[in-house]
Amino acid sequence: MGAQQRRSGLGTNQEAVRRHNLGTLLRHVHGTGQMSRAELTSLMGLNRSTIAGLVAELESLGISERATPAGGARQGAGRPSAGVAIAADGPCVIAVDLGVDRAVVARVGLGGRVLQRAQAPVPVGGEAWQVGASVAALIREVVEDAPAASPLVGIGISVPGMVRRSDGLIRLAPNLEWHDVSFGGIVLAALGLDVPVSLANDADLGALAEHTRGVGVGVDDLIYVSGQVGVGAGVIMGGHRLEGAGGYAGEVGHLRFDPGGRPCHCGNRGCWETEVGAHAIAEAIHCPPDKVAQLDEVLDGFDSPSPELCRTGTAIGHGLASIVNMFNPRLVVLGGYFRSLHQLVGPDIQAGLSDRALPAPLESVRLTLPGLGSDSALLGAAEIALEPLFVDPVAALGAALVDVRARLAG
Amino acid sequence: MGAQQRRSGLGTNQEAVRRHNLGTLLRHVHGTGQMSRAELTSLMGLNRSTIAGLVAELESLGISERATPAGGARQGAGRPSAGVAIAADGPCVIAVDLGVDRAVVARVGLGGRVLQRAQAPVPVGGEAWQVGASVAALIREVVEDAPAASPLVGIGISVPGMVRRSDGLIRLAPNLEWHDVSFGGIVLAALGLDVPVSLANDADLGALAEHTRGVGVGVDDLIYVSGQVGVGAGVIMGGHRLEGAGGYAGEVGHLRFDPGGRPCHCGNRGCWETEVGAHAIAEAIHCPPDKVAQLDEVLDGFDSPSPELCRTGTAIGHGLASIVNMFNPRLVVLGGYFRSLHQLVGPDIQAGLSDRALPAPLESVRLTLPGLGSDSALLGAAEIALEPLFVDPVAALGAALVDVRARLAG
DNA sequence: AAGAATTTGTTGTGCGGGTGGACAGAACGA
DNA sequence: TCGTTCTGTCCACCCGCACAACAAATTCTT
Repeated sequence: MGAQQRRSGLGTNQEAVRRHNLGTLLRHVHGTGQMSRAELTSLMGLNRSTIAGLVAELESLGISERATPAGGARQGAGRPSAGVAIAADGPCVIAVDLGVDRAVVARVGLGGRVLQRAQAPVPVGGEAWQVGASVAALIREVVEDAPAASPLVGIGISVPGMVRRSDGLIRLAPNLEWHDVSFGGIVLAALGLDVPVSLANDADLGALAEHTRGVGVGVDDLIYVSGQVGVGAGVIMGGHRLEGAGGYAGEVGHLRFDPGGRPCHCGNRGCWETEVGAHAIAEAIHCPPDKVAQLDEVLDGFDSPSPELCRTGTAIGHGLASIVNMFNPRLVVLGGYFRSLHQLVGPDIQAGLSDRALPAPLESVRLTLPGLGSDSALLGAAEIALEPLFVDPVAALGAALVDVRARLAG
Repeated sequence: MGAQQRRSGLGTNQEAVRRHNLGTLLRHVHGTGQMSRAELTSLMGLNRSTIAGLVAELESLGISERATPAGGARQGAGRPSAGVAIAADGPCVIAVDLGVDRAVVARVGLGGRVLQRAQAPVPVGGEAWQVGASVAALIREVVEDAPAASPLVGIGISVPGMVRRSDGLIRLAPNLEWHDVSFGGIVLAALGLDVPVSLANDADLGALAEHTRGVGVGVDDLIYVSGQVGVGAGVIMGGHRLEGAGGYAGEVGHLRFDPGGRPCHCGNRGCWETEVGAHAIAEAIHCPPDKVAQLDEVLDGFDSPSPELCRTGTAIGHGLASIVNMFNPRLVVLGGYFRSLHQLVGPDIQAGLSDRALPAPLESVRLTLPGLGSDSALLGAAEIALEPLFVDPVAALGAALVDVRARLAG
């Protein structure tokens, strides 16, 4: 019975049961990287023997391996429970975090372990195929030392823009100046491979990663607000990603903020982004326009907030109030350059929020920094690429690519 | 494998499979009121024999009964499929739509059939126990002719205010002037019964009802924007209700709209509600303040829009643009007095929306009137009360109350 | 009008998968 | 050292769905 997926009105046959249980078990192990069989039985509410059978299948698939029980976790008498750990040569994915000025690529295994990483600057105003080639080069670099036994399940790409859910088309990435780019196809073509590629918005993936292994573990209603150059948000409600009809949910940057405000590139006036976006902040702190993409580093150079920045903090808080009223999250995670801003004007942000949010949603919400630092989007990209494994481990592994290094070399 | 519920990381055993399949089958029949076994097999992807077994169980529970196949639906050769219809004496619920000036109570069966209904005015500024007594009287009226065999599964109550998800406490109902009222308990006490009671916000229930049997059938991402006295929204995303951490999600009335605008009762300035709320509109059309609760009727009396109303329509559209940007719904349903307004200034609303929303979310969204008229919230209340039947029909029926009429009389 | 074709209901059998009990193994505590 | 406690393994068992064969009820074809 299900959990993760949202099937419409399908019935369940027993083969689906097996799939689901195997996937759920793997998801649990993935969440912590290592887990005892005893914990799994109580978490999943299944019989010891059933868990044993599932674990055996996972081992025979080469996904997990038997581990000695964690030494410190002993808590009483009884036979110690054998550990279930992610196999060293287990399946892995390629995660790509496409930023406005640099791309980070990593090979990531189950459990969210970054096995290898590489990065390179992205030329300003680069064509999609150029960026695709550069990303493909990074991918080659990153799979160089991959063990031949480790199958590649897929590629996940984080994009600073709006991505269509149905096919992963990049509809609009304003800061890359891309319209309707099929970046997944471009990367695959540059690699000469055919593996599943998933693309999603960076804020959405930040939310996903923070929910899975960051500050949002166990928090089923959270929002990740990301300041890159524009402002976006990733929303998780009831433990599920909020995607919307086309996949564009979370465009908080164009919330109406001040109808008399400055014109926004979207054509309106006084969007939230015109007050708290990177360009606005850069202007407020007299930062040169060519440094806007590195706004977080510039902000980290400040040791005390200027009055302008305090006003910006308040504006952030006021905008967050609208968001909190709309979504009633338990957690708001401030990513991107909002991380740096929070260090400087955290109290102003909080005060702006407290001042404008309704009492009921306000009482349960908490403002925090990302638990994964600047890797949120990257690890979120890994998560969507790994997702098929949790839906159906056998099928996902069947579709995976073995010995990627050789294939890329040849 | 699951669908409706969102269990955390539980495993599935076969008894859960049976529960789920039985519940899902019932949900399908509930959706249309009548359905052929052949349709059920293809919809649920299960074997003919399995469906036959499930249907037999449903019949033995007294929930469904065999029906002659619908005459017109024949489409080709082959033996006609026997129908599965909701039993006449099947389980039912009490639905309560608590408005700011009147309460509507109905006995509703599966399939959304309103079997009996009654309504009464609610005194302005009435205490919760007074309103509770009046609702209890309506409930007695409505179960008067209920067949003894028909078990009462529960009571669902639609509330014009913020309802805490965990326990159904009414945190704040501004137009009833209630704070922290346990209205469910009050009604049960007045009835001297003990049945499951569910409470939820009226806009949330409007969204639910429109999704189940209104204009939103088959649309998994929709928003029901309701103008009662304040403005609220119910959100369904990915086929699931958006509730938020406390259950307060969808408070769109207090979106920041114009920071230089009029003061709002929430303490801020220029909330959307101060522009498009009932009080603002009443003022714009010079409607006497004591008629605000019947604003829809007043508006229905207009046959052409005044310039003030056109401006209001534009403001509604502008606010909807923020909502559409945030949620990316496929459908926006205009409920409450927005229904009447849409008749008058529909083009202005649409123009305001088109003018301010981002292209990507705009291209897939559609603005409509409710398919259930003013009964959306009432039928939504019935839906949440019926919900346990779809999760576990056997258990829900076991907990249901038989021969309610006799119990209420005694 | 009668037989063929088609689709569905019914029945019995088989299989997959989770359950539960019995037993053995491994640590802890007295 | 021995009892306690908890876990892993193996077994028979039950439950629920799938599948195949047959019967029933229509429509289509000739």
